[in-house]
Amino acid sequence: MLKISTKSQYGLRAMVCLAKSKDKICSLRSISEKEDIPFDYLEKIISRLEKANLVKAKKGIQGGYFLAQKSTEIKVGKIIRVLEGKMSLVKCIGEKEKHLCPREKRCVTKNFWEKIQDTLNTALDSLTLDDLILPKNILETRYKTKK
Amino acid sequence: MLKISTKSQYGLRAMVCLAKSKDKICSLRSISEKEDIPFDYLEKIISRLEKANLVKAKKGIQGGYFLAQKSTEIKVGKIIRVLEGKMSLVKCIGEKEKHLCPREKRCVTKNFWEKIQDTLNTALDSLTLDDLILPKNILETRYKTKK
DNA sequence: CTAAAACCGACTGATATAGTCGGTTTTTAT
DNA sequence: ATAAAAACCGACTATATCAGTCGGTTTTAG
Repeated sequence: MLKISTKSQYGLRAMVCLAKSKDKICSLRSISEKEDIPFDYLEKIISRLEKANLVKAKKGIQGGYFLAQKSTEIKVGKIIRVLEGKMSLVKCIGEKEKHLCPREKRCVTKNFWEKIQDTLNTALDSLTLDDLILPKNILETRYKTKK
Repeated sequence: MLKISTKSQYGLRAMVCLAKSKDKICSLRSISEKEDIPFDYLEKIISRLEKANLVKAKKGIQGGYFLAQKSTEIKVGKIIRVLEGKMSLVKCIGEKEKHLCPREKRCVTKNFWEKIQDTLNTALDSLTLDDLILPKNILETRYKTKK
């Protein structure tokens, strides 16, 4: 059905939430409540984001998470790719030098899928977290021009 | 992991196979062999394509399938959407007037996902079956200009 | 009449998703 | 010092979808 996982959707919302809080540290509990994300699940999600160096944590009481980089420097595509795992629409592309499919040479569709994949990645990378917290009309024009 | 199902991949290859055969009727057996697609599975796939009026069948010996329209008139996106089922990347978009998510109004990411969805659909619709059977370099330029 | 084809519905095994749960460690406020 | 609030971690589960198989029926050309 070609769905973006809730993991990515939740993760992106959590990141936007952090971006909106600027430098103020946010506990998972507060994000979970503000964004209606199951707390336990959010823990798993944020842990992947942390390992990918997109957020940093402060432990202990009054602790929480904050962005590891400026919101203008975090492309949405980065977030999605981290959470979605290796994101190749079809298994025969992506792994650069590995020829996974014996039909590769004579396959007319491989080339097509590569184009689609590329288009998708470009679209996801065309906006940063910062763009998402701007008013809607600004988003529109940025998306158009950056592409 | 955001994968296009093998159903769509197989289905597209089968359609390309039919496009290449022009008006010559093709049995599933022959397509299955040429394209290395499990025969039984291919039956299910072609059945969906037939119900969607993308191919027509002739029963009995010497029977088979052929395109229901000209290959220049069948957009790849149509094929993929038929096989992939309703293709909305996130569940809260797509159903036009149904407001599925209580957070809809204040959700900053909904708008973003709609853009991505739109970009993807446009990309898939930018080429027809006929484009896919042309030499690679022609494909490149068509894809670029049509987008 | 028979073989080759389309057609159909039920079944299955594997994998991924979307969580949940129980517990440990770290830190700060009192 | 200690209790509470937070991050951190690994194991577990239920559900759904995918990818494919199987057994059988119907149609039609030769």
